[in-house]
Amino acid sequence: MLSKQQLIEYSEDARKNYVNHISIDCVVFGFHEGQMKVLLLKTNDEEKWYLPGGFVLKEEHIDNAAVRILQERTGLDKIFLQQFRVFGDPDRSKFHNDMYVGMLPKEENWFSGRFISIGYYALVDFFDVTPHPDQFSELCAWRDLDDMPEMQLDHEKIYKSALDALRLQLNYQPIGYNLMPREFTMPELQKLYETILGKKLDRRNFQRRILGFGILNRSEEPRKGGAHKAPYLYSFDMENYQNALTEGFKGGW
Amino acid sequence: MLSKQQLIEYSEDARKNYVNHISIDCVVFGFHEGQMKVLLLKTNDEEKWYLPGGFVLKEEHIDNAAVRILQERTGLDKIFLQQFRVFGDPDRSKFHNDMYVGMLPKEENWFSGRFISIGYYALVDFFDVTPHPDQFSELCAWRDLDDMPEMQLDHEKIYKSALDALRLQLNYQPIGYNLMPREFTMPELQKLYETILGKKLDRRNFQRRILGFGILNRSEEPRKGGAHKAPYLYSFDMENYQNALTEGFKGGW
DNA sequence: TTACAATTGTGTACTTAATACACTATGAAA
DNA sequence: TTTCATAGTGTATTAAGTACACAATTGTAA
Repeated sequence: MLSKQQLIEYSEDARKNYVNHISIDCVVFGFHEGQMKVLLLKTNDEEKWYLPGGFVLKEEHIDNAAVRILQERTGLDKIFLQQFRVFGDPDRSKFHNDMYVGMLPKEENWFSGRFISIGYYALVDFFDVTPHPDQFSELCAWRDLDDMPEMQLDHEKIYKSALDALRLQLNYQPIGYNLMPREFTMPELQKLYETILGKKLDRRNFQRRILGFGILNRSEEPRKGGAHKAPYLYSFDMENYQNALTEGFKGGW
Repeated sequence: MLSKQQLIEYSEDARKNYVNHISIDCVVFGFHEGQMKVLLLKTNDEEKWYLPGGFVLKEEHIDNAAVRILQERTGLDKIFLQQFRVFGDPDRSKFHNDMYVGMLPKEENWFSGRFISIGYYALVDFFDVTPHPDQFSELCAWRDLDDMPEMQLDHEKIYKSALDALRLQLNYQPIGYNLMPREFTMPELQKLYETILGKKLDRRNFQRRILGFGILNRSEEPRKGGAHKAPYLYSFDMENYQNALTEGFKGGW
């Protein structure tokens, strides 16, 4: 939470630089040790967590705003981002209103107004991310998707909606390049799909289907040193992957 | 185009009532005589057409804003609406800037600022619509999807994006209830799918597939009086239709 | 060193969905 | 009554999805 002085400074600065009434919220998905993770922030004085977010500069494309915001939180400079929905309930910013009400007159307080938030989800490589807290938070950290904490505002609704969008995307686009390391095994990729979908898949059928997409290359050398039978290593065939991204998988109609 | 006096009044009013920097653009699809149609507006002094749109009241949910805007243009009060994407290029409102620049000082001119537009598409029954021009237009009319005129701003991009979203929806949700009359023949419904998709489908396979969804009821009586063999009439089974809307069709994964 | 547990790799039969394609039926108009 | 346009229906083939079982490898514990 900001002090009065900080709020004054932040508000002045924001009014000068950002488009009013618009915010951006990002759901950053990462994958590590067989677990789907989401990047969250937390202040010390509040129990609840919130999604990385921010505002749009006056002359900035909204997509670039999302990239900029995530660069600040993750240190990454190439980020796979997808706009998925707008959250425009007039009451959704009540939290900030309550928190900072009285500290400053309404006209001077950036947070007093209504914000319509554009939701983006991002898929990132867990190991490439260095979480950086923002000005309001002391903590920026990964949380397991199946052990999410209580969230501020409507952020629970937002990340659930992002997950729905991601699940839908799984049906007509390849996924994984942005979430997996360069080389990975088939069971690891399967685990990614399973955590996104929240259900188990059959190993044999998964392998046939994913190979059928033609977006994987199998390396000659299996991964050694594991405790069990050495699995093959795969990597994405970027040409086919990119092609599948634009073309989509199954026609449907 | 507004006169200076009108611009002054409009700007004052808008500033008082609407959320700044946010607009809504709607792509209204209708279906008539085997043609997919889009509802468009045009001023007399401009050659280019534009999409029905408007702004969000200060305490209004964005979805309700879209409904309100479309009620004004179509007279309908139940409208199937779907948010599909946000258009946030900082240059996208240049048109209005140019048009009204100099008429009023920037701070007083509602249209001088940047607008981030939320795109909705609507599916409506052609016969239920009574097109009403808005304050800026003299004409509100249906245009054939395959004979669209030149559009203002980025509105061509917007309706194309809406069509993409609609095509995608075809793959996992039923479509037609909002576009077809209560009773219709199988060839008519097929024509709807064909115009949305922009390609021909096989009659026999179409029928099998659509019946397989279990959302149609066939009436006993065929339609009489046509010039050829009397076709059966179908209507949507609303219980199954609603169910399919929420459940979706094919799992994919 | 050998048996065991955990994990990986692979194949086959069955069912369901998608595609391709052709004939019969009806009703109006010539 | 013949012809033309349109509607209704079925079947064979191919592709995709699902269900399921056994053999191979590697480290660990007996």
